[in-house]
Amino acid sequence: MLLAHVALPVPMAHTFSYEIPARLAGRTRQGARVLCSFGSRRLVGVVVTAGEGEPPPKVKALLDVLDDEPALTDELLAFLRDLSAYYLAPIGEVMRLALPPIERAVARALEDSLFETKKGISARRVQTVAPTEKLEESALGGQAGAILAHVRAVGETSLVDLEGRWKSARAAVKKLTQLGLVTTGSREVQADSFFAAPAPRDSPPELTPPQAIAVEAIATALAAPSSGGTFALHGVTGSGKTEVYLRAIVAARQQKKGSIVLVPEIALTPQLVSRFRARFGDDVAVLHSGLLPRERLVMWKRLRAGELDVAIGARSALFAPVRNLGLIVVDEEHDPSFKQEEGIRYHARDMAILRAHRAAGVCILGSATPSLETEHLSRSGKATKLVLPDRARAQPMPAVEIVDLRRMGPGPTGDKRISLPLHRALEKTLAAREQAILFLNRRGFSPAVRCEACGELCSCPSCSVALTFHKRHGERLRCHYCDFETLLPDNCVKCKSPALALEGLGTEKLEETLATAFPEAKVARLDRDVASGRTVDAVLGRMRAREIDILVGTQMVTKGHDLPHVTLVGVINADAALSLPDFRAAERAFHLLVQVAGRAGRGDVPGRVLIQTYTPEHPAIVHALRHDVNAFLERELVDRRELGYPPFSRVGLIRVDHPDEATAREACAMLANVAREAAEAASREGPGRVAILGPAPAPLARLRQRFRFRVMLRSSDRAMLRRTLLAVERARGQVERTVRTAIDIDPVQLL
DNA sequence: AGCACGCCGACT
DNA sequence: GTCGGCGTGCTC
Repeated sequence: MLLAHVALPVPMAHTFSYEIPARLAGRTRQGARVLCSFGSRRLVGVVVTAGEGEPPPKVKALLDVLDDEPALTDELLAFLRDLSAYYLAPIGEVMRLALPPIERAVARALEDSLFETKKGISARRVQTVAPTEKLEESALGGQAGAILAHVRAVGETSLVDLEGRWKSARAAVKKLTQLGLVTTGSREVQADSFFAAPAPRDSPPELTPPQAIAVEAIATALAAPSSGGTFALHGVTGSGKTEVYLRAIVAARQQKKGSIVLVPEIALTPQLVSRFRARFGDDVAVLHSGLLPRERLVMWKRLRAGELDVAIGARSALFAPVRNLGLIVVDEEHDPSFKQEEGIRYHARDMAILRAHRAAGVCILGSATPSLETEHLSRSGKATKLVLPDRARAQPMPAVEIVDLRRMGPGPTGDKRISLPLHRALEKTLAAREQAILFLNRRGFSPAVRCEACGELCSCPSCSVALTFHKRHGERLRCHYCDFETLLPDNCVKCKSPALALEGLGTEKLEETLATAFPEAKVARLDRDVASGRTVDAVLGRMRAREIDILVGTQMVTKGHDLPHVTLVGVINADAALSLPDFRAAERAFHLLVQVAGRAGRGDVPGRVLIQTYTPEHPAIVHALRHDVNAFLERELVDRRELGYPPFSRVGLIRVDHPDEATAREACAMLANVAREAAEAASREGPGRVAILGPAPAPLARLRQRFRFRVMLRSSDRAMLRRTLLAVERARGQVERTVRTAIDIDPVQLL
């Protein structure tokens, strides 16, 4: 019988076999999308293989074939199969990552079975929900309460988004509207700003000698008969990495090959895009989250047809259907946003290496502060290091100073975290009519509320993490992990004592303290509580217009664009980033310090950076102080190797050994997500000890005992865990579980 | 993941 | 009497 093995978008590891009816025999090819009857549903799947074979006991026939030319090329199909095998992710869901939004005609043919796409394609306006200043009279339970907390946390959001998160969001929003707690409205889906203005063409600048060497090496690799290779491009901001990317794309074109450029989420700015458009005109597909399904489909089709040969986008652009793929660039490869943490978990940097490798293409990993993984690739000979040492535009490095909080007392505010040196530096900056940025990685007023009588911390009932006190919006305690919210209680929940103390310093309090201490200065705050999405640019705009003297903020302040009048950058507490429960804490802190330091001083005005810390001897601080990236990498690699952390660890999984291989495979596939979470946490806390963060269903308690470890869960994983538990339970006595040290991915294994 | 089937509680 | 909650099992 002629059979098609089809990957369907269901969370199951295997493909499903369908009979190919004679009328579809010619068009049913590998990579083509097909319409299948599946249970009572109709689904669109992808043909993974097709051919003569033994039919399974139950076979249905394919209903239709959607493509004359297969939607997925052999190259993309093979890559997706590799990705699925590597991450133990269901093949059908992986395929879906690379499929275009379904055309209107097809959607109609599918009737109401694909409501998602119908909804998406017709949405020109979206309904929005925004919080009001009004406070509820009594605590709201259930979905209404959760939705209210969410809307307050993220600001104006779309109803569609809320419906995706909560089943009866529409009803709850109606109720909240009646109570006056939220308002609803609608807005145009934002138009594509990237192509609003025509970009003036530029002419390629002269290359610096190091740039020329880098371009030469990449072009040679692209042109070689058995081409390919991975390059680690190491260069500070302003050293001209982008010019190397542009030349590499040109070199790929000369070989009739297409390119993909991956950038971190926040880096996909009009400035960056116009840089590419200036060189290549409008022959560039910009894939971003603001694209309507219709526009996304147009981009997808033009790439698939070979009309466009360059795709730029965040993480998901990795799956762009670029023809004859020859080059993948990962810019700012150390950025954590390349790691997809929800749904199908993958690391776009690692997968970029894999896809380029399998396509016999070139992968460029660019960064000023390379990840340990990339550095390890270079050192083990699996990537070629290219260094751009010169700053194309010579800028003086800012003077970085340490404020040792063990020795330095508080300034006039009396708050230890605004030390005397920092206070004086702020005074000086203000006197010179310059601007300051203060970085503090904790939003809210106080990160913890403690009972002074019994020592109990107010913590989240479902996440057991400390609740943060927010002063604005009515003195509330909020969980920064799950958005749980409650009013500040009058008494300790445990001992009923009224002696509750606000501990620690958040951006909200810092802003307030500074506003009092410097009444003549304009102090503003930039964090997720005051700025959602587009409003970040508004705050940065006010900063550029010098309407703000001191800007206090979280991570967000490190990512902004040019702020030429900032001459002082203060890091309030470098130890906060260093003590995060994450084996990458030192690495992230180092990136952060180098990045934030880069904010100070531009052009002729020398900048000044003050880093406040209790651990001035920490390598991340010492090396950030000297701008010495290589020394930091060297040191951190040694530590990682000793501890067996990535990039030296092997991929580990919760292994299920079972005499029946199919059962074992199924259990493994189901465990994959949990394994990944457990793995990360295990690497932080040591094998076998993983924290529970998140509401735990009753079966979890049993799982904990049986596996002798605890699992960190996000709500979406709970259903899967329940199933897993069942599968394990069923095979009780025959299943042997081994929990190896299960950690991150080692990209070295891919090559 | 959906979706059907099925079995128990509070409403017209 | 039935509407609707979610537990259980299945999908070529």
